Amino acid sequence: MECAGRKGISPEPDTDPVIQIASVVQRQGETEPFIRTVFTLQSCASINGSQVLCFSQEAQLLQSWAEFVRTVDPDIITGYNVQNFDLPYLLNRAAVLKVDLFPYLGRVRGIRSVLRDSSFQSKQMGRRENKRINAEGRVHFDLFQVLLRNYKLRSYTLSAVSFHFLQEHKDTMQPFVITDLQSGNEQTRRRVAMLCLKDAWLPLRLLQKLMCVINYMEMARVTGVPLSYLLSRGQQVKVVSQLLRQAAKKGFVMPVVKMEGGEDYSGGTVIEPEKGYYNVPITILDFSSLYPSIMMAHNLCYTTLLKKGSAEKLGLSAEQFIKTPTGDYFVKSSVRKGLLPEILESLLSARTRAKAELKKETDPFKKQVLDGRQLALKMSANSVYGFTGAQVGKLPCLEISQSVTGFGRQMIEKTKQLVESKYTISNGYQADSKVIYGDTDSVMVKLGVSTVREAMEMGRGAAAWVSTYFTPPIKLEFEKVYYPYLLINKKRYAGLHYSSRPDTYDKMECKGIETVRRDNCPLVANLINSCLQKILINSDCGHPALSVPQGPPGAVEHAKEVISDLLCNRIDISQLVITKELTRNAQEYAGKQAHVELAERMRKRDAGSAPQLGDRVPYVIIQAAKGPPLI
DNA sequence: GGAACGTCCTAT
DNA sequence: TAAGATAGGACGTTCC
Ligand SMILES: Nc1ccn([C@H]2C[C@H](O)[C@@H](COP(=O)(O)OP(=O)(O)OP(=O)(O)O)O2)c(=O)n1
Repeated sequence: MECAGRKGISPEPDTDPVIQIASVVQRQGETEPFIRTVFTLQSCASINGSQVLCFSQEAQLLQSWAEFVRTVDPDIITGYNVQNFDLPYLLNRAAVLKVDLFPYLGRVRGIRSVLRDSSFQSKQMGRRENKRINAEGRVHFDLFQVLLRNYKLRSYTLSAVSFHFLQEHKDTMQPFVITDLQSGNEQTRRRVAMLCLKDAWLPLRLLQKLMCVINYMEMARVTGVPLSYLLSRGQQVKVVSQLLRQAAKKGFVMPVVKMEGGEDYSGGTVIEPEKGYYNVPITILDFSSLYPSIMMAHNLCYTTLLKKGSAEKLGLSAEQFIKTPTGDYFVKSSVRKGLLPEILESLLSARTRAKAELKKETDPFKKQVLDGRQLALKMSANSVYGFTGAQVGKLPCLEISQSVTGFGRQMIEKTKQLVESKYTISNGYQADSKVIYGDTDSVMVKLGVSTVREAMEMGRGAAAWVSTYFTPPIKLEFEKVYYPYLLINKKRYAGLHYSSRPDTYDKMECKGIETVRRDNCPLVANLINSCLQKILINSDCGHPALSVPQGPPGAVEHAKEVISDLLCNRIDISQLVITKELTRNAQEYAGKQAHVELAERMRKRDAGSAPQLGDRVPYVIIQAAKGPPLI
C-alpha cells in the first residue's frame, strides 16, 4: 500500500489518503503469480502483465480492494510488515471514510475484521508490540515476522533483506516523492504503481525462496498447532499441544499448576579453556541432542516422577526406578513410559528426516534453508526440556530440568576423564591426550596427532567407545576437526573446520567472536574476519615472493592499514553503522546507552517514524566521549 | 581508578 | 493454555 504522506511526518490515516494498493496472488508450489493487480487513486497508465484498476474516489478504491480479497479468497496473506502497518492503515482509513463494507476480510460472512493490539514477551525474544487483525479462515503470514523469528540479521528493512537473500537492490522512493508523483499525471502515477507492484511481489518471492510455508506447515503438523500460532506465539504452546496429544492417547489430563518464580537452577558445564593457538588438529566430540537423549534414556517425565517415599508406597523394587544426580526418582520405562520421551522421539525423527533431505540437497542456498528447518526442529526438541524448567510456564517441573542438566554435567566430566585416561602414552598412543575445552555437550581434544586424518579416525573410535558407557539413545559423535584452532576464551574461538574430507577444510568457523555478532559495525567484523583468515588459513605459508605478508604479521599489518584508512577518512560510513536492539521503553533503562538516547530523540522529533520496541536502531559514533568530532 | 552492575548478544 | 532453559564474554555506565 502506498499513501500520500506529508513531508517529514509519518502518514496518518485520519488525513493522508491511500493512493495505491498492489496485490500479487500465487498458488503455493507454482513459480509465477497468476494475478497482479494494482488499485490506483486517479488515472494510471497501463502496465504490461498487470491489471490496473483506477478509481476517482478513495472510498471506492478501498471497498473494491476488500471485495477483491473476498473474491480471490486467499488462504494466506503476506507482505512486508503489512500486519503492523498496511492492513491497520487500510482499516483505519476505511473507517475514516466510512467504507462500511471494508472490514470484512475473512471467510466467515458477517464477522467484522477489527484491529487489536497484541504483545509478545519472552526471555529469549524480548518484548514486541504487534497489531492483529482477524480474518477468519485466512492466515496472516507476514514475511517480516517470519524473518524476525528465523533469521538473525543486522537490519530487517525490506531493502536490506532483499539484498541479503536475493542480492538485489530494491528501488525505494522517499514518501514525499510518492506524494509528488501522485499529484502529477497518469505516467508519474504509473511509476508509483510499478514500484508498488514490485514491493508486493518481493515478499512473495522471498517467502517462496526461503520455503517458509512448507517449513512452517511441517512444524505445525509435527507440533499440532495452527499455522498462525507459529508467528504469534512461543515455544510453550507447541510443547503443551504435543503434551496434550500424547496425554489424550493415554487418557491423562493435564493439571493446572501455579508456581512462584523461584531461583534459577544450574545448567551445563563450560570446561575452563586452555586458551591459545593450536597448530595441531583438535578433535571435537559432541553428544547428539544431549538433553532430549537424556530425557529419553532415563525416561524423565511428569508421569514417571516419583515423589519422596512413593517408591516404597508403590512397592517398587530397586531395579524399577532410578535416582538422578539431583536426588530425584523416576520409574523406568518398563513400569511406565513417559510422555515427554515419546514426544521427543517424534520430534527427533522429524529432525532426522529433515537432516536426510539436507544431505541430499546440492544447491547451497536450499541447503541453508533446509538447515534452518532442521535447526527449528532441534529447537523444538530442546524446548521440551526448557518447558519443564520454565518457572513462568504452564507446567514447570524442576525435578526434570535439574535432573537433565545434572546428568549432562556428569556426562561431560565422564567423557573428559574417559578420553584422557585412554589416549595416553602408557596405553601406546603417540601422546597424552588433553581436553582443552568443552561446552555442555562437547569436548575439544588435543589427541597429539599431527594429521587431520588421524584426528578423525581416532575421534570416531573415541566417540564410539565413550558411547558404550552411556544408555542409548545417548550417543557421543565425532563431529569435526579444527586445524588450526584459536581458542580465545569460553564461548569464543575460531578454527578451520574439517569434517567431510581430511585433506581440505570445509570452512572457517567462528564462534562468539565479533565476526558473528551484530552489535558492532561491519568494519570491525570484516577486519577481524580477514585477520582470522590470515592467522588460520595462511599460518605457515609466509611465502617470501608474496608481497602481502600472511600469518600474524600479515594480520597486524592489515589491521594497521584499515586503522589508517579509517583515520584518513577513506572508509565508507556504511561500514561504521552499529545496530542494537531497543529492548524496552526509554524510561525502563537503568543506564545511558547510545541507541536508546538516539531512539528517544527520534521519538521526540516524529513518534511515527522512531524505532519501536524490538526494532534495531542503527547509528554511527561521530564523537568520542571527550575530544573533537571524529567526522 | 577500579569494582559492580546493566545490557546486548551469543553458545550450548 | 502469555511468556523454552542456563552460561558467559565484552563493553559501557554508575558507584564508591
Ligand atoms: N537452543 C538450545 C541449544 C542447546 N540447548 C541444550 C540442550 C542440548 O541438548 C544441549 C547441546 O546443544 P547443542 O547445540 O550441541 O545441540 P544438540 O546436542 O541438541 O544437537 P546436535 O545434534 O546438533 O548436536 O544444550 C538448549 O537447551 N537450547
